Amino acid sequence: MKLAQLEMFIAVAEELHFRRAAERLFVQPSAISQAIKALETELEADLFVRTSRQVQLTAAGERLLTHARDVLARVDLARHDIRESTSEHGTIRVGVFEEGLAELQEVV
Amino acid sequence: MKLAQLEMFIAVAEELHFRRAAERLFVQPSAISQAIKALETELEADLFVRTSRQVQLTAAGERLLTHARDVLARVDLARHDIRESTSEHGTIRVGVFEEGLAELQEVV
DNA sequence: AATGCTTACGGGTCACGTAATGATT
DNA sequence: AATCATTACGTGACCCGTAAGCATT
Repeated sequence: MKLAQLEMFIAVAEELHFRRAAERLFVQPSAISQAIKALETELEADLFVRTSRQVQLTAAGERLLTHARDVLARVDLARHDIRESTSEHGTIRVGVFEEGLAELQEVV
Repeated sequence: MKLAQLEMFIAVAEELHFRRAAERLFVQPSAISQAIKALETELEADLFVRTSRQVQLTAAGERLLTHARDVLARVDLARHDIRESTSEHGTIRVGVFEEGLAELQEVV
């Protein structure tokens, strides 16, 4: 499992459309398809059911969506927290960390 | 930022030693060194101070350590949760998810 | 000299783009 | 025919191992 794969997964899960997900991430649909397939293979679980003209999440997919958003949000949180710890603004703020956590409470 | 990099970072942060971290992950020290360097470059922050015969975490490194453990723990949580959602054991358990969260409370 | 981290460099793997294929409307 | 996802295939990028370099004790 890789962060890039989770990012692609979220895009598809939100668009429910491979092509639009691809456009959103500025890659080709094949890249999305391959990434999702790799995820499904690794997790040994189907994440989407591709029917004719319709893409929808499976139960496993819905669970992963929650976790994937959680993981990426925390990665962002890490980035901001690091940036803050290295920026010498004189004042010591811990804001970003707590603000970020507030949005994550729903997951927990 | 990649999950593999975070894994390596945690190993070094816990061992405070590149060679031992490398052994722990069954790779060569150079791979660790390169990965950490890439992380530091991307985050624009030093994560370790390498003095003679001593490796120690910077303030940014300490922050990242917390976040990195958090992220990887939640990735594991996702894996277990998915596995559970696809396993037809008749009974519907939600155990793994909550058990996993219990250990993460400290972070929040 | 020995230990430890880093850098140079080469090779194998992997991710993505292009193009073709299959499926549905 | 058009749209959409997938598959086949080739190429460029990336990761890691080997080996050399540099610093410290």
